[in-house]
Amino acid sequence: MTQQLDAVRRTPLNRDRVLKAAVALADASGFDSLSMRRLADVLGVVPMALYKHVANKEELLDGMVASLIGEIDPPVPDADWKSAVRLRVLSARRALQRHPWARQAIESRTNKTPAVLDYMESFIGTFLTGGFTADLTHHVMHALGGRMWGFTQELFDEPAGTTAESPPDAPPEAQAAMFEQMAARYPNIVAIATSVRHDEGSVVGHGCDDQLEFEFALDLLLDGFERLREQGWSSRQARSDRS
Amino acid sequence: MTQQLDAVRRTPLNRDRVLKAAVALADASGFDSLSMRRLADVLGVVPMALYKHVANKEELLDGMVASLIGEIDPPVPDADWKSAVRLRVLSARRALQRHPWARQAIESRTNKTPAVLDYMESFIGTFLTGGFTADLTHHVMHALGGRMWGFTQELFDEPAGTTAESPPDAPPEAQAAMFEQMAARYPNIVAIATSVRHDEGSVVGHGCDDQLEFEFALDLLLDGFERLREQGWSSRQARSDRS
DNA sequence: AAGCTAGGTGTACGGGGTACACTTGTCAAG
DNA sequence: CTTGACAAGTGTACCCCGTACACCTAGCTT
Repeated sequence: MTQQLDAVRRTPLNRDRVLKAAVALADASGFDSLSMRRLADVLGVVPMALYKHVANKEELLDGMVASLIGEIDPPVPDADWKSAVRLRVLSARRALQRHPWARQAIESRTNKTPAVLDYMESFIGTFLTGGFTADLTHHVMHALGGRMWGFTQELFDEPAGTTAESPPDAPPEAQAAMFEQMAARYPNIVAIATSVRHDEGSVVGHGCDDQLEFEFALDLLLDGFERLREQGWSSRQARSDRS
Repeated sequence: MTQQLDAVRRTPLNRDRVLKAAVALADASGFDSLSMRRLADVLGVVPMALYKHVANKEELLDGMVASLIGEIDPPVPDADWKSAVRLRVLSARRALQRHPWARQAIESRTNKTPAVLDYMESFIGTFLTGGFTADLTHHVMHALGGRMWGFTQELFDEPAGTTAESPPDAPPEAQAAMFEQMAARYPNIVAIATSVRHDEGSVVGHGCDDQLEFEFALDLLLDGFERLREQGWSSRQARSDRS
């Protein structure tokens, strides 16, 4: 019986199981509560046991990001650059939405692992074979910034009207009062917050269509890229234009 | 004499001094080594003393961000929306470059402090008075994402060719070998990395002109905004276009 | 049988944020 | 002058974290 238990508990625990457990834990409890100790607990093992499979927490996070990249669809082969990029970015975005910890993980990383480099490599390739110069591609990659990962620095994480001082579970009349205050002090913010989705009958315009926002910016950039590419943009010319 | 020392040491230590010291410490030692304990040390005080002036570390960070916002130039009064936004963003960027910790601080914050709201409020106002609909402004703000803070999710923090496995202080022939490996495995990355600034004679194209990159993306977006505004873009129309 | 090795353990260290009870210096009211 | 309230600073302690290091143990190789 002791042997049976051992057999169960001691399914070897390799690097892969560690990574999978880390992803699951982060999925369930969030990036901040992913600690080596909690992870070890989940795996029924003592914290230091993890260090036989990952060098340290940094490497664990790198591995998690790598596994995330593995979930991103490869580039579709016979598409023009624009839809290829678009599809890939939206696939990355879906992966990110499945794993809410990913944004923080990516932002915390200094990148440069092979998995990340491979992803960028193939991403860049799509532009180059799409007729972009290396020069323009360089700038384009910068402009995409985090968006190539499928996220944007979000400015409105929560429904507008929720500030540090107003918990979302306040009584309705308090919320209404809060809204008045907001409207008085931040008329512009309230104006744009309520401008969207007023068709849903919510006064405060709860949240907005993140997907639409994301695609809005993405397409704006893609269209811009296209225009530059067509007019043979180069950084040398841009530099002299500016001076 | 004891009294003199006391007089010096005991300059009251108010919230403002705490924040200033925190900013100075973060400027000097980086975001990661800003701890309540180190901060207390710097101020010649015991850690818990800080909690008489800030509720907790979160609030300290919020205060630091607020002070950062204070360094951003107010919008220039008689400019068209485009140059007003452009100038303001570039001013924000300058503030961020003075305070390297700021990006991490901002990313770690859930925002929504009055200082942040004020900043956004006035930012949005520039678009609205510039003839943008609330609808379009909403999307525009999303598209700007982190850029309104003066930073982008950077993909190339370090010179290309520096990976986790190759310290920048390796002997030259090792670096050359590394470069060959990179070029073999990541031809696209190397292509775009070396495409810029090859006029400076560096093989690896050390770094790139961050400012240029930033303005490239910013202007791409601003031009896109302008086009949409001129053609009377609305999200309703965009939604039906897509379906 | 001997010994090597991979995987798991136990203990311990230095760091972090902060709760809570405490002293101390200052100043106004009695 | 005393008193006592209050704000500012202190000391101790708790629980969390990542991880260095010495150790044990099972199983396989020689």
